[in-house]
Amino acid sequence: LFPYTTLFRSKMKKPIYLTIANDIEKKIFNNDYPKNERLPSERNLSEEYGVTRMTIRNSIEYLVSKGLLEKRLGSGNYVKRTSLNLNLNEQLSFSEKSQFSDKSSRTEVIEFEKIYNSKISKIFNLDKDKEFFKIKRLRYLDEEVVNIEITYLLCEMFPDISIEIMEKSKYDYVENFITIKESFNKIIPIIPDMDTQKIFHIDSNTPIFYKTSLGLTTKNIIFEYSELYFNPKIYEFSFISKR
Amino acid sequence: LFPYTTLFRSKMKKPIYLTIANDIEKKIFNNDYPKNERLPSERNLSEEYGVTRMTIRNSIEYLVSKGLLEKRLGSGNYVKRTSLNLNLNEQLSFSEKSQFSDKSSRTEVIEFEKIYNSKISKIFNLDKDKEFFKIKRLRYLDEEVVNIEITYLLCEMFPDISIEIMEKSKYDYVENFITIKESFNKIIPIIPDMDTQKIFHIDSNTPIFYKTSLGLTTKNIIFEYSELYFNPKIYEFSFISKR
DNA sequence: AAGTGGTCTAGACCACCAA
DNA sequence: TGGTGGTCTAGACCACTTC
Repeated sequence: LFPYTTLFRSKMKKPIYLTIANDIEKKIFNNDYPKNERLPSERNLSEEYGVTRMTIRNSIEYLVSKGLLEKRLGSGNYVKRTSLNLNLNEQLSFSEKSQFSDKSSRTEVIEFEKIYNSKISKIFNLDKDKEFFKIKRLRYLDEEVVNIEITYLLCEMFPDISIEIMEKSKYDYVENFITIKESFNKIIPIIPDMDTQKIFHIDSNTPIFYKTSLGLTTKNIIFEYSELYFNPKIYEFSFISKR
Repeated sequence: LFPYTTLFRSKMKKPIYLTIANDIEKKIFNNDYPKNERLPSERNLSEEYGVTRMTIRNSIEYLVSKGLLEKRLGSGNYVKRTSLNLNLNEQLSFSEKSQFSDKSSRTEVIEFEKIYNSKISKIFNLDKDKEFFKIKRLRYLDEEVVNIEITYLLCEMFPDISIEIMEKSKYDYVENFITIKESFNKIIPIIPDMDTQKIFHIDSNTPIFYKTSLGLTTKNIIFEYSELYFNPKIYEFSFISKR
């Protein structure tokens, strides 16, 4: 029997507010709700979807936290014009994000291998003999590398992963098997190594952001560890603090 | 007449959930609610405060976003053990934050001057002839400088500011005059200049975080612009993304 | 003045956690 | 199994923005 069966797709039904949020998201993508314009009012949406205003407010809060909407008191909820600036409040993966950009995007897998590594095993809280996929990807936007990602996934958890899959959306694939609960991220500034300098066309005097990320399922199982290097010419970290 | 009268203390009453949140905050500080332990349940709190559970949930969500509480599904809401790691989800000022630390903290003002500066005027969207306070402060924790802050405030907005005030809490003072709505922050990695290197006891090979922050009142008036340099030996940026 | 989001009430059922 | 947080209903009044 597959050892991770218990953690696949928790029995928790998808809440209505998330279903609605995803629907609104789709409409934003399709330009049914154009950028910079007002959404229907919360009262209208609640009528349209046949739910209470509280539920709609939940959907909207979710989309605000995702960085897709913006609230204006007394005026309405607005579709945010998306920028390429990476916002720490947002939890959009690269492929999701680039749907909202007009520029062409793609992902290139430049390394794909099975490894044993005691350091990685330790991070996953597993025995040393476990095998991992190590996948190094370059994310392009308009023919420029915007970030470099190294992902570690446990082989037995995602046995049929492939280069083709990883050149599409990692999370689309991963979410067929598990439900993501949260990820723990840490960001530090580093001096890029030679490889990274070459890829980003920068020198050693240009510090860059380096992010590590530990992904957890709803059952609190670690399903991925990843490292990200950001192109300083493209990304900046901006965020809004309320109150 | 004072020119900013209209924006002082908007008529909006402080909502109940915020009053309750501040009360809970106080209890956490006084160790009435010890770190790492469970808060009373939402139902008990709603009874205690004589409000509905929805209102309590609002208070708790606010404290979670401030980084003071942590939710555990099916178990309860817990007081987070605070660390010195700067969390991007948190909006705690230094003096607030250091209350939760056992170490001794203080703020030293090392520059305090009135300036005219066209660049700063531009940032505030004001005429060039406006005068600003430029205040450079060092924040100490256990006799170590944890960050360097340069704050710009419009003189006519905060006429009676002083070194003494700035060695206490900036926001405590500022909030006597205005109500803070939000701040726009941007963080980039930089190579520290000589001054900063000396203060932090680091060399030019150690990149650091540099944050700029633009503070807005509830009337969307810019009330401060500040620059922050973080000591890399103490701070790291970590955050949790949900779903 | 009309419409909007912000807050709040008083309930309810569910899945999850610990005992 | 009992208590917890997560979600949801069906209302209500408020301050704020827009006209």
